[in-house]
Parts: sequence; C-alpha cells; structure tokens
Amino acid sequence: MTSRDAILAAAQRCLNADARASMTDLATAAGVGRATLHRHFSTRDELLHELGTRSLDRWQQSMRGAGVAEAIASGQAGPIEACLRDLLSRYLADFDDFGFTLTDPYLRSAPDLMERTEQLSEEETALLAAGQRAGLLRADLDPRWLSSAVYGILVAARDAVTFGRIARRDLDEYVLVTFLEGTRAR
Amino acid sequence: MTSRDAILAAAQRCLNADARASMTDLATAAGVGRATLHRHFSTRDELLHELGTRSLDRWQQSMRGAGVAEAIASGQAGPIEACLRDLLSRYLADFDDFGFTLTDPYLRSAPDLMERTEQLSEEETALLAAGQRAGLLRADLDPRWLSSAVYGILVAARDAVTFGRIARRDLDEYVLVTFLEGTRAR
DNA sequence: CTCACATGAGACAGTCTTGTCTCAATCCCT
DNA sequence: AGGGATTGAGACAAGACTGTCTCATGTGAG
Repeated sequence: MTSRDAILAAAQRCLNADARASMTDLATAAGVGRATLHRHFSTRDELLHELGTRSLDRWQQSMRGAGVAEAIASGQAGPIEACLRDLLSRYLADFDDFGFTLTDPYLRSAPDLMERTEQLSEEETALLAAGQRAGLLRADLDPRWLSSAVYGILVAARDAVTFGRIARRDLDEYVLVTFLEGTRAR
Repeated sequence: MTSRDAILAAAQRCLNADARASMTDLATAAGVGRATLHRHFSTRDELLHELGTRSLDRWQQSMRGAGVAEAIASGQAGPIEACLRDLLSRYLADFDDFGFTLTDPYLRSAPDLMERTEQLSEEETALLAAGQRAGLLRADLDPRWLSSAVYGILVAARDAVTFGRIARRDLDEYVLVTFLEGTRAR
C-alpha cells in the first residue's frame, strides 16, 4: 500500500466519522505531517474528489467482478441471483472504503462524480430490473426503489457492525436473506 | 410555529445536506440574522444538542403513538404487526426532521443523548423481539439486526425520495412490503 | 402616538483552518 | 559513506468561523 493510499484510507475513515474533520485531523489520523498531506493533495477538495473517484472505482469493480453485465444479458433468474449475491458480498467487503458519508455530501459539488454515480446506479438498477423480468424479484416495485433498498440494507449492515449488533461473519447471510426474503416468519 | 422551531427546522435541513454548514449558513437558511440565531442558541453545540433532543423526542413520540409498549405486552402477532406498520408510517412521516445525518455524527459528543438513543433503540428492539416470539418475524435473525434493518429501510426511503425515484405516497407501502416480505418474487 | 421589545446589519477580537514555504532530519539507493 | 529525495516540524499570511457587542430600524401593544 503506497503512502498515498494509506492517507486516503485514513481520511475516509476519519471523514466517515466526522465530516468536519480538518486537514490537520486527517494528517494526524494518517500518521503523517500536514505538509506531507498537502504534498499529495494540494487542496481539500482535491482529496475529497480523489476519495470520491476511488469509491466509484470500487463500485464499478464490484459490478464488473460480479458479472453484472453478463447476468443481465443472460436474462435467467439463476445467474442473476448468483450475481446479486456476489455483488452484495463485494459491497459488504469494503463498505467503509465505499464511503457512505461520502456518497451524499461531497459528490454534489463535482459534476463528473455525479454523472458517474448516476451511470453506475443505472447499471445496478438494470440488474434489478432484469431480475424482475426473469421472475427472481417481485415486479410490483419500481426497480429504482430496489436500488435504494440495496443501498439501505448496506447502511443497515454498516450500522449493525458499528454498534456491534452482529458479527461481521454473519453479515453476508443476514443482508442477503433480509433483502430477498424480508423479515416475516414463514 | 415559533421562530425557534423555524430555525431548528431550517438548521436540520441545512445540516442534513452539509454537516459543515456554518452558523451564517444556518442563519441565512432560516431567513434570520446571525445575531438572532445566537440569541436563540448561544452556541453551535447548543443548537446541535437541541436538534438531537428534538429528534429523540420525535422518535419517542412515534413509539408511544404507535403503542409499542402495548403491542409488546399483547404478545400477539396481529397487534404487533399493526403496531409495526403504524410505527414505520410515523417514522416516514417525518424522516427529515428525524435527522439521519444527525443520528451519527453529533450524538457521540453528548452522553445524555447517547443514553437516550440507546434506550429508545432497545425499546424498538424489544418490539421486534416480541414480533419474533409471536411468530410474526423470522426468529433466525438477531432482533438487533432487525432494528438496524428498520433504520436501513428508512435511509433507503429517504434516498429514494431525495433522488425522485419513487413518489412519496408510495413510500409507506414500499417500505412495509420490502421490510416484511423482501424483494423476491413469489 | 409612544414605548418596550425584537430584529438585522455589522464591527470586533479571538480562534481555527487552509495553503505555502523553509529547514533540518531521515531515509534510501548507489 | 555520500547524495538526492522525502519527510516532519513549524513559521507564516490570508481567510473563515465563532461568539459578543452595539446601534439603528421596525413592529406591536397599549
């Protein structure tokens, strides 16, 4: 891990905990002098922008790695479900890098990040819509709502882990089951 | 609505959009001079604290209004489900006042708010646990996870409305169905 | 009309933040 | 060991934020 990466990771952690963290806070958290921090990112906005870019990269990689495009093309419930499981698992694997704090507040100011977000969001929605057509997911809900629900369940996972409500190893199972099957007893 | 309430409402809106908003921003958003803002809340922390208190008040009112305690006492699936529906609907009714941005970042600094949060959270978890015992909710998930899932689905709702993905009038239905039944076709 | 009161504008000092710069210490490669 | 690059500490100026204060304006009740 390069020093730059370490700084970004620390900054993400810090900013997720407190969006008001100063550059000094960020440098300290990274175990680095403030001057060094500024050597890597001349401006706070530049740091934020890179953070956003990385998050979007991760998101994109997750979708590519889970084979979203192929699953959509297949149009089959089986592959789509497998893809969805894989995708959620990947999301969960780095949901602190993924930056929930980040998703909302900073992105708005950067049109390029906004556009990419929208694009990725659409691709995810396309997967969910394909799941509906294939009979995997209920079709009486707007697929864009399903996309929001995915986001929500990830926030729930983050919340649960942060407050020590569930063990990290149970996460995948809990998230998948809750998203697909809901919470009603059967 | 008193001027104080108007200021609080504007501040909440503002801070949810950007936690770094300055007192000047907050005053402007409330359509009020900065001096007046300081007349009501001598300190930023004082404003934040009051905001937190109000959110917790709302939460508490929702649970009381939905009859959480009675539902738990009944131990019956029917009343518990009705209570849960009512509760979610109440949460949704004021999820901007409810302060999602607020729940995480500011609360930590105020022990009294933290404690109240924990207490309310426990009461909500108790309802969900009662739902499990009554055979309404699946019992193979930790009730504390269910509580996180409730939080997550509310974040999803907020996200969906913010980005115009679904109409507000569909919210209750979407949230309830998704939480209870999940997203799998049947 | 008048007076008490609340408000907005803005001055003000103190503090914090940001971005730049310098310098000495340290590290690493040869 | 020598020499170039990187680092941390810290000085520095510019600007922003906070909290306090004053004063002129405006509003409403009596």
